[in-house]
Amino acid sequence: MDVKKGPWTEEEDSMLKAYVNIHGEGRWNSVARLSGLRRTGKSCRLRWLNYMRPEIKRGNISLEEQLLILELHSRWGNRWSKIAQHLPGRTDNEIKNYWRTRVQKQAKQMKCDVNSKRFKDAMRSVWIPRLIERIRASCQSTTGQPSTITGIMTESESVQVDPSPLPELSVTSPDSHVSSVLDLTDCYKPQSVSNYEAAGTWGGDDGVLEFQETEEHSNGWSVGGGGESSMETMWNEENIWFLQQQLHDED
DNA sequence: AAAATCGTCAACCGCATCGGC
DNA sequence: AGCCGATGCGGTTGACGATTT
Repeated sequence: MDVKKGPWTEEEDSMLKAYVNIHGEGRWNSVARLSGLRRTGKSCRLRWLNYMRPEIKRGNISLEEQLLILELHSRWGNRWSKIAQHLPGRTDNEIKNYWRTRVQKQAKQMKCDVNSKRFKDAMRSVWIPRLIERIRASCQSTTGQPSTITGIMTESESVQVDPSPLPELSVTSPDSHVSSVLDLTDCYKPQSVSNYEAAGTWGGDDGVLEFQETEEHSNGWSVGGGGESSMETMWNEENIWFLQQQLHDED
């Protein structure tokens, strides 16, 4: 039998759905053989798991989910299916694609490897704290109450989102539709992480960290927007420590 | 307006693992 | 113990729409 490849048609989807509704998941080679689909068992399984399961969420990976992905990846590496188990409705494929298209892109733009210490440092000291901050901001804006970020522990040197004890790690937000992807390189210039940590500011329409290189500080970064204002927060070790304390107090 | 480039994501492939025989 | 088919996993590819030149 010639096997069909490529994108699934609506007709194939409905055939697969009808078969699984009657016979249940599993025995994918039988599905392929008996449903009338000219697909391999593998292809049927993949289509069902990544696309047709009723609980599947699609698109708009929320800030909370981004935070989880970053942290779980730092703990487990490319164990996509394991990471996906902690993100209900998300597939390993979707998480893997998120990592490749968003996170690896950042590393590439920073001209370093995604597994390098430099990138991990930047992620820990900038990206994750900023995610936490934005989650907190979105919670407060919708509820007027401080957000509750459970399961987040702190460590001495840096902001560290610790998912233990899993699977309780969750960031409770009443509204997780906010899903714009944070861009590490919006504010990162490939000098050094320490420069970055020392001189970042909140600014821009989206609260994007902004950095500007100045002639006077050619080996560092000055406060963006022409100077520091009371609304701008220096994103340095002190603030990271402050955020740690805040989060710790909320536990 | 057309071509080139980029970003996203569904789907495929190869390998590993598991369980039945 | 070894074989074999089924399933799971992670890496990679390619189509396609969006954006830039």
